[in-house]
Amino acid sequence: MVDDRKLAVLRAIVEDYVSTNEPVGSKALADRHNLGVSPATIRNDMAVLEEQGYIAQPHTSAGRVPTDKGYRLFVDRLSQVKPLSSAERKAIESFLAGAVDIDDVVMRTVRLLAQLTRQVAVVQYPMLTHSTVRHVELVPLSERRLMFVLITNTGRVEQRVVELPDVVDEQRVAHLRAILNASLDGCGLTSVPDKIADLPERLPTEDRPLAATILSVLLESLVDRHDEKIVFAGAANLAGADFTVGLRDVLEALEEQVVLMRLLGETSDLSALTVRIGSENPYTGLQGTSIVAAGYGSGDKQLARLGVLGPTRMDYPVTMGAVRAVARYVSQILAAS
Amino acid sequence: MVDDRKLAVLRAIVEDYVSTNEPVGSKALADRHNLGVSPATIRNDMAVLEEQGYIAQPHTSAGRVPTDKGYRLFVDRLSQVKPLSSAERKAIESFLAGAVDIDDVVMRTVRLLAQLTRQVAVVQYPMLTHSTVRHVELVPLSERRLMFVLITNTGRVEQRVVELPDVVDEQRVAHLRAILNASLDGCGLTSVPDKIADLPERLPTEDRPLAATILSVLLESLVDRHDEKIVFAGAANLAGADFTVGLRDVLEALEEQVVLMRLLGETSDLSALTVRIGSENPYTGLQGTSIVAAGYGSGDKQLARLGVLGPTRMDYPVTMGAVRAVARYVSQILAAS
DNA sequence: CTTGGCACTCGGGAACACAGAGTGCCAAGC
DNA sequence: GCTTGGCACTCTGTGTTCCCGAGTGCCAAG
Repeated sequence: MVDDRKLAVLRAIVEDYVSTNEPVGSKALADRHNLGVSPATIRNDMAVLEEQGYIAQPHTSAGRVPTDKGYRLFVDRLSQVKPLSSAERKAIESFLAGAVDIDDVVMRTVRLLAQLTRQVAVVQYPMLTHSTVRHVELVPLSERRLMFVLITNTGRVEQRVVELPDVVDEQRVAHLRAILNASLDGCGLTSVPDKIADLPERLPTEDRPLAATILSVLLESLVDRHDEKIVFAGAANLAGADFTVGLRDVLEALEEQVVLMRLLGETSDLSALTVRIGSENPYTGLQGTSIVAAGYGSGDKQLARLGVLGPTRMDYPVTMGAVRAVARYVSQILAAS
Repeated sequence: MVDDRKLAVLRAIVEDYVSTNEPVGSKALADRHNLGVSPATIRNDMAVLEEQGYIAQPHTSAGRVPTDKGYRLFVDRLSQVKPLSSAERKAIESFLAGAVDIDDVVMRTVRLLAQLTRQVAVVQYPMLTHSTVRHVELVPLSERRLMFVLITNTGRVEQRVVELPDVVDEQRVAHLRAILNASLDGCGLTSVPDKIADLPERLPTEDRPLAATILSVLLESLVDRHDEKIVFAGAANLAGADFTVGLRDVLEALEEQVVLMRLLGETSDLSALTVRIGSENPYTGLQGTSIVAAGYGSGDKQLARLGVLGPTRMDYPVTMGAVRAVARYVSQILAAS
């Protein structure tokens, strides 16, 4: 029982509400959009839409406001992603092109996205999972401590300080470094554990304690960082918007890495452009917010995800366009480097 | 003409106002603190304090509120830093002790400080200026690109990707790496430019273009990072407080590295525990906030600063105690590693 | 210098009225 | 059967008024 005109009405309601932030009434709708019907007809349609749960009125005798379900229908069937202007594209491209390393890429991306969408931007660091080992470095810091540095082909650098069981000399370290590099170079991070499983056995007995210590740190750092680093920017953009739920809760959620992580999507398909609307979100404290996220990564390998978080009442077509575009450009940049 | 009792009155006003967030009147003062005088006397004192600019009334016939000048006097002469409880000390110690690397130390510190003070915490990364070169690594990424990694004795790792003018082979890279390490190892970062100034001349002609490229990147990265990285946490704590000025401005300032940088203090004495109150702050948008900051660093070398930002109406003794304590513990941790 | 008394001043909250926007329903028209 | 104009009704938000109470400044007495 949802015919085309009712859908058009819903679309109009969403658009008007997003742009005015006020409940929209039948008369205003008839005026602003040329639906070709009278306010009375629209009222009838709205009554039906309300009954079906797509819209609601804050109180009797006020205009209608889209519900989460209404936004969902809008996003799924009534809107199309709005591409960016060419000026915006150029700006993105040149802004991202200046990045000097992976940290810089992520930093620039998150700022760019925040500025572009005027929302809070969230960017996950490229996953190590799909990376390969480029180089392993062991740097003696003192007699019994050394720094372990792992460099991946995605430009990521992992570092750990290792406390050694014994005093070791430079040569042993050099030897182990050579062996590690020989056996791990080019190896995918996920297969590192297998590769090094039997490594101690192939070493002279006196090197084994050292190797075991270092390898255990290596493994640990791989596991630890499996839940990946995430950064956000643009919190100031939250200040304007008024949430149904407290601003405090939103800010708190943003500082919880693990929450952010799940927000970006536990989807199996990393590359999808996903939208999570209001109550679809599992976290209380984020009920009034929506998340638009997309995967990025070089070529066919999706490395991680990025997106924005904003009030449920957001301009979905534009936001989705911006997120998708930024994801693509970041992918390009990463592919080129 | 500011005798002891007037100071006592000012102190009482600050304390009451901080704890109640309401303008404090003469009667309430006489009740809550036993100043040994009547409300009328207090009124006289308050009139004087107001005339001298230490307190103000939001409107006629309301209680008094400390001015920035009043807070300043309070901080300078009327309060003493409140030490933490031993439980808190223990919590700090064990929380910081678990850090695995420098990033982790900074991250834990900033979160700890935010939680402890219920304000926004700001921590500057240890400065490279006082660090020395521990190791330089050159990792070939492809034929014409290599990654340059600089490891310092403070555990900081700087990385840059370098585009090379020509295809270079592994041996040349190895050679240059050896030379770089030989001449830079243990050298203070500030003296790196001098050390490498004449390096190309001491190389065979064919290595010079490569060396020049890499060295220029090295220099660049030293300069670039001179304005140091800063992180913050606890933005959620801002949500409760109401600023005279918009929350938005504060959040915006927090995301500007360079602003944060200057907030922590351009003081020549890195180690000082400094307080900047309201309008003493050069930035519009941060008029309603105060900053309490302290230096930290191992031993006699102060490496950087950390602190918290909160509403002008904050509990200075407690906040100062927390900041000072955290600074000390971080210094300890860094000295030990 | 301190103190009690006293008149004065505002801000904030409660009570109230009212305009305006929007709705639901109904009966007439295409 | 859908659409439309008319109409009574229901709210919220806003503006007004009024009043209470906290707090002050001043003054004269101790």
